[in-house]
Amino acid sequence: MADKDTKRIETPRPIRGTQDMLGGTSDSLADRFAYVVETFERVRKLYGFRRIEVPVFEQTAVFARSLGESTDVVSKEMYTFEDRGGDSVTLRPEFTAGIARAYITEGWQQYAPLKVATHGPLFRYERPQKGRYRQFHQVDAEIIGAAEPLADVELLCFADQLLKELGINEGVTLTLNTLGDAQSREAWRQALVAHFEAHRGELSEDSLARLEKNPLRILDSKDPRDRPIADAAPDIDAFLTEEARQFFDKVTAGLDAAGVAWQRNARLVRGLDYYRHTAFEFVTDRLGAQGTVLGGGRYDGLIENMGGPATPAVGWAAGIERLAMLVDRLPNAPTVAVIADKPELSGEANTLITKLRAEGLAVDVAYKGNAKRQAEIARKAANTAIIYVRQPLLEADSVHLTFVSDNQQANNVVETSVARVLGRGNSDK
RNA sequence: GCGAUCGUAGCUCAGUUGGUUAGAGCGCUGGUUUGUGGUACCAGAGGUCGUGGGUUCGGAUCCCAUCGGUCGCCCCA
Repeated sequence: MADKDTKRIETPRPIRGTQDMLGGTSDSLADRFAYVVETFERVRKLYGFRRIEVPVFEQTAVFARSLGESTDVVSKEMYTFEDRGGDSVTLRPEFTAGIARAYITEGWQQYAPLKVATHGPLFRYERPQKGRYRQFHQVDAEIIGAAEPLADVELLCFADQLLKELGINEGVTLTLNTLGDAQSREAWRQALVAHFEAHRGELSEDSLARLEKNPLRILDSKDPRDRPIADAAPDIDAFLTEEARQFFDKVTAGLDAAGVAWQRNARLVRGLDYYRHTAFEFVTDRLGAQGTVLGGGRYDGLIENMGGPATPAVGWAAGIERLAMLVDRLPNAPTVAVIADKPELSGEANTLITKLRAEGLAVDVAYKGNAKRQAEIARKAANTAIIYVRQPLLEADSVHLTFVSDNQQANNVVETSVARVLGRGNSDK
């Protein structure tokens, strides 16, 4: 008795927080994802942002330095490891630090003010939840070497237009705040600490910890116990220097002139010290706890922190997955299935398929099954139309074109393409 | 790191006072019938009921642990 010792081969599981995406269905994330990137690339050119590519991993120091004293983030949230040479390297958790490094080491200062854009994967060691993954993807735009509020305005117009062109501007609002210059910010910070110290007893445990590590973060606490104290905290407005106030006024005036809707959110803050002036987030309530769709701000202190010359800069990034989740109508190009009525006609069908594709029409082709079966499948695959090849192409009545969709526009595209390929009068539809 | 919730066929899911060989739809494989073109019919394959313990005569079902998914907290560059 042959004992079938079926050794069970265990397939490795995907790593937590990574995802596999399959395109081709009407609601597939892969197709939405591609649509977001295509739209970003198109709009980015309208604003004159240069395409750049930067490495997916860097020396750990690149990110450790940019993140500064955020020790929790550095020690617990980054994918850091030693390479075979013993150097500490880190998978990029953000774009900005790597771009700032490149700006310095590649001598891009000569192009200042420099407008750049990129997109790609980023890595953070976090518990996954809705719209949060360990490998995730962002589109990113930065303006480096421009201290003018007009740079902030153009950057925000870019973001606003991107969301509009993606068709997701409804239900997404731009929230805006200023963190002032270094002087304003420090004065505000001290006032906040004083305020929170005075209400120590009413704060949540989490916020008591924040009071030590990152007091600004109490402002956007979700704990209902913190809200009354956070809401009663002083705004930055009273602490703004004249210059900082004017800067913010110019940004908001620029947005108004461009017709970009915005809302002041005096509770919007950034944890890192190099952020100055403008801070903004496009937020929605359609993504559960992950409300931020696109966020950014001015980071005039960063490049100097990394050993470069004092360089003003402003930028934003947006999660492609989150944008993709919000997209609900994908433009779909028409496709046509070509079916040979009889096996002998498959050569003729192939000739036609090649010509149609050369003409720019997407063609779906089945490898097996009889004509009837292929027709069933072609319909289920949501093709715009089906072309039956009935006779050799040179004969009259050689093909029969029938429409599956009721999308008149798509049907017209197909009809003209087919007519062009066959020559007029050859389609008897 | 913490909490809630879920885990049955390739996919979406049924399946409770614990009781014979665990089901459906879709998909897949094969066949029949059609045959100028949208919903046909028949059959078949496919399941360690996440995994490991425990209670019981008996566990997909109850208990514990563990792994994994989802959502939330923390964090959010």
